[in-house]
Amino acid sequence: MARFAAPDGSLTALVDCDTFYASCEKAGRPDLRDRPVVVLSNNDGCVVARSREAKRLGVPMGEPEYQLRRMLEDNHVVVFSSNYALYGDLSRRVMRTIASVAPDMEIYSIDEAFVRLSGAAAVNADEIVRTIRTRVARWVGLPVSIGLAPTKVLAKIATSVAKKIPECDGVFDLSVSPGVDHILEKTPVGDVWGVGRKGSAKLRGAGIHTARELRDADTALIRRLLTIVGVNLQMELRGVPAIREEIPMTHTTIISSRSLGRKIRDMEPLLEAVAWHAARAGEKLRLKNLVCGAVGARIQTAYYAEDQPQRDEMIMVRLARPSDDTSVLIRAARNGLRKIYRSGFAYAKVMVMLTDLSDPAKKQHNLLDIGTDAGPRDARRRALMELMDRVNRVRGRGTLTFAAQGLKNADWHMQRARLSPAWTTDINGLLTVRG
DNA sequence: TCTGGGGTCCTAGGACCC
DNA sequence: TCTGGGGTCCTAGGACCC
Repeated sequence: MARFAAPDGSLTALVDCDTFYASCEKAGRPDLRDRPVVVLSNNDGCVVARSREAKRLGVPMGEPEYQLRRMLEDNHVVVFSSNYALYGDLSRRVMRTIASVAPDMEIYSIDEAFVRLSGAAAVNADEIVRTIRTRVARWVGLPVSIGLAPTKVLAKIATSVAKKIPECDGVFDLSVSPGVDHILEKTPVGDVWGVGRKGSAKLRGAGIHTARELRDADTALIRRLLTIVGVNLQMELRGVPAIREEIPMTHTTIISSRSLGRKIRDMEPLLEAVAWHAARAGEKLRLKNLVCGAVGARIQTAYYAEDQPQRDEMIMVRLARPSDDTSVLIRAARNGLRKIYRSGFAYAKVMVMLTDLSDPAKKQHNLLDIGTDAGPRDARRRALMELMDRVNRVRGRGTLTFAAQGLKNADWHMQRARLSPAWTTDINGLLTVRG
């Protein structure tokens, strides 16, 4: 039987961890195996992950925790604050395991990877993805679902079929399925990867309600409604890869952002919070060995407090020359904040964004820079930054800070009341025993 | 009282040049 | 006095993703 493959005969598999954060919490706690588990967003705000049992109880996604508290207690749901150190660690193990089976892979997110299968691998696709699934279960202890199709967009749809239908046993191969048209008919256009809320409203307005109708629609119409992005989606639905292959190795932005532990009306604590995020962003920047050319500051009121005056203001501050020096970043971010700050608002969230990132080793020489670089002052700053990063890595974030960042325990920092203990170091032992 | 964080890509529109 | 038009580069902002 002929396979529905890409024009070059290749297939794409999407490996997607089931209820990833909840599964991570369960992986370290065998006693929770069949219990409903829920993970909260930062600041213990709202539900961002639900185990299968929690979904079955009807715990809604994205709902504020305080509105669900009674219901969660009544149903004995186990609730965790999000523990990104743990999820990141397990994610790396999953990705390494996938790569051990299929090296031509692309990490898409913390819990998803695309695998490209061409030539002989495309012929043995089914066997390969089954091996991935059992290996991840055995080596890392996490369940994954896998969809197989000619393109990424179709692989996404195949994965959701694999998750929905128990008979699939975690794998669905759209490339050999006789019912592609039927599956696309059953897929609402808003469920297609890349079509969001606004896009699906536009499509529905034009009478396009399903993935199949999107696939078969007039391309000029789709371009008008959804720009080139929509045209690419349409190609992908037709089985022709149209989404960029390579992963951009260089970031274009670095963001540090967080909801404040309490609403803030005054400028002084906002300046501290902005400085704190500038310092945090600076750490990330140096970790990647990059410098940035501009620093953005943004303050937002709570969008959900509809009766309160709303404000969402952002400013970009150009640096005189690219830098990774925390004191430079803090100064720029604070200056930006002073420009956009207005009194009379209850601010709920602060963001610092670094853009115009570049690799200082590859920096092209600017006439203005000649003679100003790498002076003794620069060397001292660099040594200071390295020292701070090292101390903060070993002794914990916030051990060494700039005065502008305020106190480590200031009340504008976020809350994380129900953090799971860091047990991942122990799983090494577990893995050795099992292997 | 309590509502996530971090990222990418695309387009429109302004500045500037010839 | 006439006040063009096309190109490039940059940035802000929208939309989307997990």
